[in-house]
Amino acid sequence: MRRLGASCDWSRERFTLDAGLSRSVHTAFKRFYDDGLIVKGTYLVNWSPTLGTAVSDLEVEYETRNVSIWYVRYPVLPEAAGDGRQAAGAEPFGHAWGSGRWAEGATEWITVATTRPETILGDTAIATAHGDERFAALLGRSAVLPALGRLIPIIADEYVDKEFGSGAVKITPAHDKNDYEVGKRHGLARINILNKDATVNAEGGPYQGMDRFAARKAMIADLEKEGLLVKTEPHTMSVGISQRSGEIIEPLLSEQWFVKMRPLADLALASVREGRTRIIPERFEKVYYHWLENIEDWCISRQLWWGHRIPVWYLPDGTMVVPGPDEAPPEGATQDPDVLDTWFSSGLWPFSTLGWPDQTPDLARFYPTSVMETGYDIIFFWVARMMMMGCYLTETEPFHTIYLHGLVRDEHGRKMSKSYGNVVNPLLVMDEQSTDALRFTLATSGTPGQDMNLNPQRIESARNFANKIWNITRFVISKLQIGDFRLQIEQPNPQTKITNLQSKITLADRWILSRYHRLCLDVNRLMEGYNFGEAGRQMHDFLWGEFADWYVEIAKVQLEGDEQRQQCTREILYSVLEGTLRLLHPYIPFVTEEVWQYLTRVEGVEPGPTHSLMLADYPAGDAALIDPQAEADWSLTQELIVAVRNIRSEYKVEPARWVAATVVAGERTGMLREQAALISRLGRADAAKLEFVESLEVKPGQSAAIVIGTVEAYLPLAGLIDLAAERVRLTKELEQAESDVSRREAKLANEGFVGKAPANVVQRERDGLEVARAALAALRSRLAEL
RNA sequence: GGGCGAUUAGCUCAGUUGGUUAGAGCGCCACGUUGACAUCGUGGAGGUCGGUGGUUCGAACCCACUAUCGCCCA
Repeated sequence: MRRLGASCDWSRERFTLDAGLSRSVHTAFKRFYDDGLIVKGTYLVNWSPTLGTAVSDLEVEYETRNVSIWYVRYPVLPEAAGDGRQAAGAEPFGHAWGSGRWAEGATEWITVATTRPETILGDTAIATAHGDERFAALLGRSAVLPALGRLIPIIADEYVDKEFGSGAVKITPAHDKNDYEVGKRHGLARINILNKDATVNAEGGPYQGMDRFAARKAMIADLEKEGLLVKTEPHTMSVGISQRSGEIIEPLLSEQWFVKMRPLADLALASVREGRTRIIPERFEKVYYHWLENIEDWCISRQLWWGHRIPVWYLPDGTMVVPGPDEAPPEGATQDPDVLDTWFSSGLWPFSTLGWPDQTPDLARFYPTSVMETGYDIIFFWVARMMMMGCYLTETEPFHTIYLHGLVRDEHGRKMSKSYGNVVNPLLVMDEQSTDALRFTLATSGTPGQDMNLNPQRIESARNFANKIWNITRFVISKLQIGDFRLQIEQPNPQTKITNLQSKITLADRWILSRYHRLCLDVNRLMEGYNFGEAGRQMHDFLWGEFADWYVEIAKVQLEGDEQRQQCTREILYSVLEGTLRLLHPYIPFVTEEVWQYLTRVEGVEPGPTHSLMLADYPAGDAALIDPQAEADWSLTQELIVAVRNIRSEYKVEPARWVAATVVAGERTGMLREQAALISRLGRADAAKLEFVESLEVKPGQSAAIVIGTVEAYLPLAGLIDLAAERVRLTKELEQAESDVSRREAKLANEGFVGKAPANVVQRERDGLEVARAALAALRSRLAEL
């Protein structure tokens, strides 16, 4: 963050385990506990055996894996099986498990399909689908559990899919979430067969002490030996993996602390539904709603050695005591050994960092906060939790806007990961290409909420842009003079001075000012809509494509004019650049600050501590200075210059050779003639041989022709012109002009268009047609002449 | 199974709530002069906007279906 130049108030840096924040955590826990929202209970949780802790639903990732499904048959006792054999025993048919004769004498069977044979040890029922005739005769009877001989009921439940497997499933309520629900419906016992390290416990009889996977192997071997294994099939299923350890999650019955989510989720839902908090981009609202609508209670206890200890104490007799954060726990009481999920303290972040629960001045001033900006991948982990906890504990939304950005991926869209070796280290990038380059790239490479493929070439061109800013400023500074207006930076808007030189302002000056103000307005509008990428791209295009490529070149010419023209040019160079640096500062903070300091430095005066771009106002732009006429006129001038350059290039005119040109421009003649100096210099047309006429009777013979709408120009290029090539070139242009004219004519002949399109659109088409027709006529006559 | 996103130039991406001749950077071709810049300049080539159908005077943009890739949730 520091390397990125983030303007944080670092004095407020906090860690959730700091004393103040720990007090917030304790307070929040106490509030929830007292309100009955935090409870302790025995539930099936996601257990990470090697970490030895429960994890939340969100910390489990699901992977589709190819596994096996085993079909196992269980002996079924006759109808009236209550008689004397009810007591579970390991030798239901008089033979010990492992003898190979365990089920000898059984006459009826029920086959179940399972992907986890070792959990047979914890089975307490077999379930079939309602109305499945295959099993109708067995319902209500008892099956004999392999290995242990326990009698378990055969039941019918809605959960069972009769198409799946054998149509009958074993029910292990203590080791499967669905089975847990079935067990609840039928009042089945929950037999936990595993220790916390996932080895089989005493409930597992002969398998006790084996790891869960070793027990599976042993069980399969034994089932086979006993003739109970019907078949094995390949199967694909979704397996829960612990995000932190990568091992398979074990659903395990254990005593944990939970937060009841329904009341909290409803608050967070209402905030967004009722518009008190807005999510940008809007489509993520749906994701947020769906998660909160279907949320389950949150397991907040972890069996880890670090974290906030659960603020609950037990008296020697087991009585639970939850003292407040400022109260001492009772003498002789012991604290709960578990710690809280880190997201519990993180959820309090927006206000715990400001001193909550105390009504501190910081809390009063900065809370609720404004915009929460983060990646969409932590909507559930963090954003939703901040919303829930904020709404409940502070009775207000922690922020009015949630702005979500996409994830940064590698240049081909792959997730960055160490095993791929495609991780881009931002610190290295900053070392190599500069922080400015990285920031500009990240800020302008994408659109809100969309993943971004980070292309190294793009970082390089961002670095080049920073270099360009440096060089542009170097140029502008070199043209300023001691005693110039730049010495008066205290003046809020130096640009206002330009009005004093109104009489000396040129078309190009008006053009660049108009473009600059348009840019300011656009940038502000885009930022208000959180379109930061587009805003940055527009600044880049303006500064490089318009200011540097054109106005700087124009300025070189204007600075050869009289003193007033020079002064006016300097003021525009200065004010437009200075304003653009301010616009760009959030994107390219270091170079813009450095360069701005030089640009605005007062000779002989030590800059004060407030002389910083960071503290300068952000330009708002002034719609009154937008000048459409100047933009249109300059655009034509520019087109003419580009056309001249194009002809030079096509005819391979040596760069050092200045060409003659006759511009025939009708009513635009006066305007263009005023631009003669610029057209001459930028098009490398000999000023002495550059003429502007309204019309021309006899067109020059050995010359290349330019046609831009109603304006024509002729470049006599004696010795270079190849009439055949010129015909080919103009024919190509003629074809384009013809299609342009016919396209516009067709449009205007369409009654639907003329009748229904907005007037300005129709007018634009009419104007365009007029210009296109003029161009077409000019091209035709030129071709006829040739 | 439910939901979301993407598909536009060789590559990476824009396209501001339907009105252009669809843009940028990089790459490519040609040429480089001028005291800001070769991390550069000038000119150029390159796209039937994944497909089909529809709405509309008008569709890259709206609707339906569809293909491919990716993500989230179950």
